[in-house]
Amino acid sequence: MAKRKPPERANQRYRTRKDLIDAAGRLMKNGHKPSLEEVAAAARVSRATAYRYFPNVEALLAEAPLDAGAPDWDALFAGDGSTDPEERVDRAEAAMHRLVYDNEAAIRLMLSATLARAAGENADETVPYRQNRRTPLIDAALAPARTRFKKGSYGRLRTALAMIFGSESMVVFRDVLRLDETVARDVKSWAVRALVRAALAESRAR
Amino acid sequence: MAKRKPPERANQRYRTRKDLIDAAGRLMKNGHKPSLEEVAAAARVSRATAYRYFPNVEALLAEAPLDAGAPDWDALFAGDGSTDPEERVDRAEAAMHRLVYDNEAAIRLMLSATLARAAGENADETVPYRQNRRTPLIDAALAPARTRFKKGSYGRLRTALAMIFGSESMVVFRDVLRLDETVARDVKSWAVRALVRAALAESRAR
DNA sequence: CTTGACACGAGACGATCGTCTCATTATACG
DNA sequence: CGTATAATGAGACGATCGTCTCGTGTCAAG
Repeated sequence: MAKRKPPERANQRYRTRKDLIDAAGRLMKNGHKPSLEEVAAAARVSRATAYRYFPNVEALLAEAPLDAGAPDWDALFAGDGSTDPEERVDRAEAAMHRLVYDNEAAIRLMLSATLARAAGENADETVPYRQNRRTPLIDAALAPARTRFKKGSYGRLRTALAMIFGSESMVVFRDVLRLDETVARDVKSWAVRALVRAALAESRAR
Repeated sequence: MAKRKPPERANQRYRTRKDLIDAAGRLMKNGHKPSLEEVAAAARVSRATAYRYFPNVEALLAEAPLDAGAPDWDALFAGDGSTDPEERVDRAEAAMHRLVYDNEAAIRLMLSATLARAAGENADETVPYRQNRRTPLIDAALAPARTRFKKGSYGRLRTALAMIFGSESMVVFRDVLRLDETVARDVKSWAVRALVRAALAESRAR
């Protein structure tokens, strides 16, 4: 008789799960929404097994583009010792901007999948698990000037910047405003700089 | 023999289309994603007819919550003669905030539907038709102080505000940051005020 | 090596999707 | 009031979804 506490075949499970996510990410590159059967076939796995790891297609597609482009933000600020928060935040936004627009198709699918999960499955209170990459990036950009902000100002600033960073603003520019990518970048650059200045000013003031 | 140029039975077509959209909006209120058959039944229409008006379920769900809550923004600024843009923009954002969070379930479904359409159907270049209600509202809020902005500043400001108004920022607060609705409102209030001030300042300056 | 637990494959099942054809109803012109 | 035509209804079709069961392969403890 066997006697083990830890999840039984962790490596095997980890690999098949990873294979599925990788396959999904590969198939989503061109913007085409793959069927679960396609993903399973690409991962050399049966359809039933895919459903053993993900409750539905959306949950699978939702995790795919997360592993895709995950650059190390440290490299962004490595070479130069600028401590001007306005400059650093703007550069961070530019990097996130590129990442989002380069993977636009896959990101749209991921967004759609998580939104559907949350709205349709309101029975279970499971909020869709979205990975949060923007907050660490924002914190890294603001780190050198952290002491120049009052506590409350810093909290509001990093939250407000999170609205502008990331993929959701891309949806606004593309689908609602129908504005060019370069216009989007310009406006976001102006906005993040204005917000950083505002937070600095109110921290200096009173 | 008949001889008519205009689209043949405009009234009939208009009513069935409206019935479908209304039925969809009604069924989406509780956050459950209705099947096309459910919507068709609720609209007292056959499934085939529903597909004659909308290419797929997503296109139908995408238009549903748009007609739902469509208050007249004029009433917002009617009673008082304040011309302070900061104050008016903040009040406009509060109204939009209420609208979005009151119809959260339906709006999430609409967002998911339009995003899926755009990503999956990249073959046809049809960008998903999202109605734009926020820009008119922003313009109305800024109208009394329009002359105080330089041309370029005004354009950037109204675009930046469009990122914060509307439903996409709700997604950021809920799914990514997992922040309360009241926190969201506070941060957005701070951000829109800061942006208005920044646009005013740079318009005064040079 | 043996053996039991576990991961996987194969496939059936009903539900929904999107497309199609054909029959029926309703509209509006003459 | 007829009648041509447009709008609708009814239903079949294959594809995909999500769930289920049953059988096979495989890992690892003893």
